[in-house]
Amino acid sequence: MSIETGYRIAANSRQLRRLFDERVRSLGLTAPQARLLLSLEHNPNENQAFHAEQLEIEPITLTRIIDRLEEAGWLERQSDPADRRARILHLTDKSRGIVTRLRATVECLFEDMLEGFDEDERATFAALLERISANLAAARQPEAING
Amino acid sequence: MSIETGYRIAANSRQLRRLFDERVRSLGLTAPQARLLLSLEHNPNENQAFHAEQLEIEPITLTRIIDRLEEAGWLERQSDPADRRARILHLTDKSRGIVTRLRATVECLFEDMLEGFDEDERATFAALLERISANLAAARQPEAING
DNA sequence: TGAGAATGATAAGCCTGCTTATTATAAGTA
DNA sequence: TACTTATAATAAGCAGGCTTATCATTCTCA
Repeated sequence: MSIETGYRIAANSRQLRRLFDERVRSLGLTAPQARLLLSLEHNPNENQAFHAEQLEIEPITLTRIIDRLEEAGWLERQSDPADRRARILHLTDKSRGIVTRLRATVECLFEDMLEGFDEDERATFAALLERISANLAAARQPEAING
Repeated sequence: MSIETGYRIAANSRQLRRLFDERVRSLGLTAPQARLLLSLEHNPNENQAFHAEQLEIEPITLTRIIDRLEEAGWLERQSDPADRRARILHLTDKSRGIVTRLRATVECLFEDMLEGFDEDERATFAALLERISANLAAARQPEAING
C-alpha cells in the first residue's frame, strides 16, 4: 500500500507543479519567481536569507532568481543600514499590480485542486499531510536528534 | 482552508523530493537517474519515448539523463530493429545490482513517510490523492474537453 | 580587545526541467 | 506511388535546483 501511495503523491506533486507553472506563465513569470513575489508581499522588509528560508531554497538559488527579477524591474535590492552584509528586498510599482493577480491565480489553483472536497475532507486531508510532514522531517538526518 | 492545504501539499512535495534526493545520492545517483533505472527494471525492452512518458518528463530531458547514465555504464541504448528511429534501453550488469538496493531504498522511504498510518488511513489518503489528481487533470487545458 | 565562529551574499559548475526547432524515419492517405 | 502528417531522438538555449567555495561582515566569548 505504501508504495502505491508513495508513487501517487509523487505523481500528484508533478501535476501540481506543472499546473502552477502553466498558470503563472500567463502572467509572464516562472513558478519560483511567482513564489518569491508572493513572499515579498507577505513579508516586507526582509533580507534574502529570510526569503530563501521561507521558500525552502538555497540562498544561492534565490540570488539568481532575484538577479533576473531585478533586471526585469520586478523587485529591488536595498542595503540594510543595520547590517552591511544584507540586502532587503522590495516590490516595485511595476510588480505591485501583478501580485494581486498572482494571489488570485494561486487561490483559484488550490480551489480547483480541492474541488468537490467538503470541509471535513479538507480537514482530514490537511491532518494527514501534517503527519506525513512530521514523518519526513523525522526521517531526515535522524542522528541529529541524538547528536 | 484550501489555501493552507495547497501550501501544505506543496511543502510536503519539497520535503519528499529532498529526502529522496538525499537517499539515492548515497547510491551515487541523482533522483531522476534513480527513477529511470527503476522504470527500466519494471519495463524492459521499451524505447526512450515510452520511458519519458512513464517518468512524465519531456523526451529531450530524458535524452540527457540517458547520456550521462550511458557514459557512466549504468545503461545501454540499442537500436530497435523494427523502427530505425527508436532506441531500446537496457540495464547493464553494473546497474542490475544497484537497482535492487534502489528498490529497497524507495520502499523504505515511502514506509518512513507513512509511518504510524494504519491501513484505513492509507486507503483514505490514497483516495483523496486520487480525487486531487483527477481535479488537477481536469484543470489543465479544460477547453480540450469541448474541442 | 581580538581571535575564531557564524552569517549574508555571491561565484563556479553540475544536473534537471522546459520551449522551440531539426533530422530521420514511419504511417496515413489521396 | 507520392504527398502529408506523425513520431523518435536530439540540439540549442534558458531557468532553477544543488554542492562547494569565497568574501565581507557580524557575533561570541575568552
